[in-house]
Amino acid sequence: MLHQKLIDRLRAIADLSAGDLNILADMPTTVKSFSDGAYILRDGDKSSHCCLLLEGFLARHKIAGDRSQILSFHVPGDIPDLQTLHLPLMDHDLTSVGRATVAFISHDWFNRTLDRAPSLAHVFWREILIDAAVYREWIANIGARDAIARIAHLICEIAARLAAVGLVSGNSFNVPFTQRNLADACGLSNVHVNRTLQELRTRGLIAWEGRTVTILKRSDLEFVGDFQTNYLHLKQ
Amino acid sequence: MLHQKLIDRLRAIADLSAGDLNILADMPTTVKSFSDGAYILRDGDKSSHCCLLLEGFLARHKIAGDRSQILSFHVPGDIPDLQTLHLPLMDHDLTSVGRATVAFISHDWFNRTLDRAPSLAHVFWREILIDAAVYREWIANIGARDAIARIAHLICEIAARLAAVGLVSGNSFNVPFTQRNLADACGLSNVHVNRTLQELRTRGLIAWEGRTVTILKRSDLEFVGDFQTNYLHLKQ
DNA sequence: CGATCTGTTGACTGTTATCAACTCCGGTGG
DNA sequence: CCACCGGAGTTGATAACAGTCAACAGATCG
Repeated sequence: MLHQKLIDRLRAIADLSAGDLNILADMPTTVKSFSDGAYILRDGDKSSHCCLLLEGFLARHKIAGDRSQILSFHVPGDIPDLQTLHLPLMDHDLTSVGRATVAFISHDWFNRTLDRAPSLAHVFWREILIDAAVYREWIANIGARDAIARIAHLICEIAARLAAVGLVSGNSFNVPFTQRNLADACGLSNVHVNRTLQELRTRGLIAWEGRTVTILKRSDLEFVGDFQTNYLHLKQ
Repeated sequence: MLHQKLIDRLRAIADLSAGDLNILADMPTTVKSFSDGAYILRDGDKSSHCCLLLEGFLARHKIAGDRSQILSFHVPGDIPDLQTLHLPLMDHDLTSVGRATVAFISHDWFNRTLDRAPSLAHVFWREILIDAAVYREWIANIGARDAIARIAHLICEIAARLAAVGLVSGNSFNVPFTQRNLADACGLSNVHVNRTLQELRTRGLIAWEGRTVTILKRSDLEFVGDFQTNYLHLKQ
């Protein structure tokens, strides 16, 4: 089913009733594909749709001074601009990282539907609030941890979020992130990210070959990254 | 009126109808005072009330490794745990910075009221989404700007948010923040914050005497801090 | 198949952290 | 009333982590 990843995602954070599932099954969407680095939304845009990520990865960006800071990564099942429902004016960019497939859903449909389905509205609000919880953790990650912990933490987070929508097999998952992407996300230089990844590899914590990341020593990696899952607010 | 700062705050981000104002006037609260550094909520707490800050300042904290990272500051009129309505489990601490007066409002009242007053619900959701927008800006601030820009940016933000609730007179306002607070907020050491503040003073951008901050050259300070108000999503 | 992007490495630089000492101040208790 | 204490701000010296610059190899893509 087209929206399976969305359902996986929402089920990871809340219970969905049969009615909720029916509503989601009938959700009208327009699907569009994007190549690497394409803009889905730009800073200053006024939005009338939300975009559900079906396949691939998206990132929110912000230009600060002469640097581009990545504010969050998004995995399939995420709706990275859900906030535009009540805050339509974008204050950052939303782009693809690698090729991505996105389903657009109109604000009108959302507003009409969520008015009539309070339980589903609750789930979506929960989703949007978890988005903010992740921001908080990123502030702590960038502000308080050293380079190796930042990268380890980010890897753990992506792994946990991908696992929630069934995109981790064994201890491996695929991501299109370049070292520059990681640098922009963690507030580091690309050169330093390179050396930090080597450190993680030589410590035997991860393997990162091409687009495939493998977590070799999960608990050690989580320790290095000071990672706990509570902020993701996953069920159980 | 008791909730005037809340009304000021909400009016700064949206229009309030007469009906909305009536509802807010009848909002049942329990008022409580806190001394400096008191915990209002702790990481792991399950919340059944929201707290409206009437007077003073609050901060959200998170322990990351061996450091304490401040995630946000809150000014009168803010409800720093509004997200607990749909995400009751706290993933961070909420404490006072200096003496603070807080009004507690039950989740029950909020849920009952917002169900019946969609326009007011919209305003509160807007408020919560602006909270997330501020987090995004903080990620960019800490991740992409150097020390002097981080501090300048933070001062501009606090000034703008205080101004929105009428707590700036001329170019001056009062804050109880220590240099250690600023350090924890900006991901810097207290020693470096001290030197950076001296730099801002010698450049003639600010005066900071005791608890009183004066912005001497507003546009220069905003330039140094790479500050634009758009992310605060204030009306106008 | 050439151009560009990405990853890698080395050398050097620089911003910021750490450590330590000292002052100033307000509050507290003897 | 004053001595004392702890918190806050300040300064200097030193160290460490991370950035910058430059060059090159390999991969990828049009």
